[in-house]
Amino acid sequence: MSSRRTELTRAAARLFADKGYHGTSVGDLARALGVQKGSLYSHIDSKADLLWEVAREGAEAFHAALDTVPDEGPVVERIRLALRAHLRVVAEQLDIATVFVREWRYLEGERRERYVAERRRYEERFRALFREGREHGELRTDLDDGTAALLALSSANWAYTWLRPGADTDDLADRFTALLLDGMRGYASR
Amino acid sequence: MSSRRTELTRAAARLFADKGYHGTSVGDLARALGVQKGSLYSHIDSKADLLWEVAREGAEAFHAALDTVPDEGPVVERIRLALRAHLRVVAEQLDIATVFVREWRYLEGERRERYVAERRRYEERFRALFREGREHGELRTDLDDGTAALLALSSANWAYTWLRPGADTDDLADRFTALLLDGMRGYASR
DNA sequence: GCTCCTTCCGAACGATCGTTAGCCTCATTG
DNA sequence: CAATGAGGCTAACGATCGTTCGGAAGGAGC
Repeated sequence: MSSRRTELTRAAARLFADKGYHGTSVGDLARALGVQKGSLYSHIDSKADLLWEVAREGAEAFHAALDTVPDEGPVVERIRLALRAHLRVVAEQLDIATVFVREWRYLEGERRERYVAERRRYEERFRALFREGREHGELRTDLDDGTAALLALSSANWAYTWLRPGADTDDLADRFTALLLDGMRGYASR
Repeated sequence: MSSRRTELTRAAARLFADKGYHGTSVGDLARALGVQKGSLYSHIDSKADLLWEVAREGAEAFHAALDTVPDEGPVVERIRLALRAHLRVVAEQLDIATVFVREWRYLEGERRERYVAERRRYEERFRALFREGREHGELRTDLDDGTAALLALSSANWAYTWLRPGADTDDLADRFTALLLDGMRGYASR
């Protein structure tokens, strides 16, 4: 892919994250590249292509991050690493993550379906960790693992709204993990 | 406020939540009321008025819900009630909650600032519970209450994406609370 | 019966939307 | 040096955007 095309995708990610997909005009994108809007169509067929591309990049980044988490070892540790991986992507590619989490819904037709399937697959990988943890007894055996995964995923998916680039995401993820595992209650338990 | 005007606000909440503020045209709103688009301007001065109104209704609903939580009593219990209150609003007024959480950022000028201040105030009320809990020793004294509140607020703010009207939000809130307080770990602790 | 007020219509406004077209420039490549 | 192709330009397309306007229908209140 040509470097100009890459610049365009980057600008799209930034503007879609900032002003929303429908709030960003082709003219806005062109201005970001210092070019007339008609010129963009040397690189793309339509504005929708850019949304698709950014959403796809997001899916790739999050899946790739999750791929670095080992298949074996203590589940508790792997949950910590998964959360680290996720938050790192959010902080390092905030624009793309924002489109991945918030703007994807303006995808249309088959692309939307493919996105949804990919997104579901990502969350399912997350969910599997909690299920495995419960089955292996590392997490409480009476755990509602669906709710547990939902709580963890909520913190991950909401992060794009408050995480600033440059934050120590490993530390943040560890704090979240510690809270999720041991709770915040001061007394013994229950 | 006339009943027709109320219908319009309801339609705006539904469409803004469904298609986004910029993805919803005045023509869409008019069609929802079975009326020509020009006719809407008997009720409003601009499309932006509707966004402002829905966002304001959301702020009111969430604050009112939080008002039902007592000022005294065990903090742990009040956290549970606050989460219940929040999730109930999301489920019962999903469109308004969606605009409150996601579409508010298309507010402009002074309205945007007022919204942000109100939103901050809401989250601050939430945060105060965790701070108080730590100070009174109900929550662990070494608790990072900022992170704890962030985790709880993440689950609350993300709920609009998955909560369906009619869900048993009290039960859901209690499950979240139990997880937050006692954690999910199977072993003793740490 | 008359006036007022609310609500809507139909038509139009200028602006902006995403996209297309034809043409030009220039660096690369054979 | 000729040919090619990428990337840019200007101009324009039809569609749709949010908004305005004058007028009409119809019920409420005097």
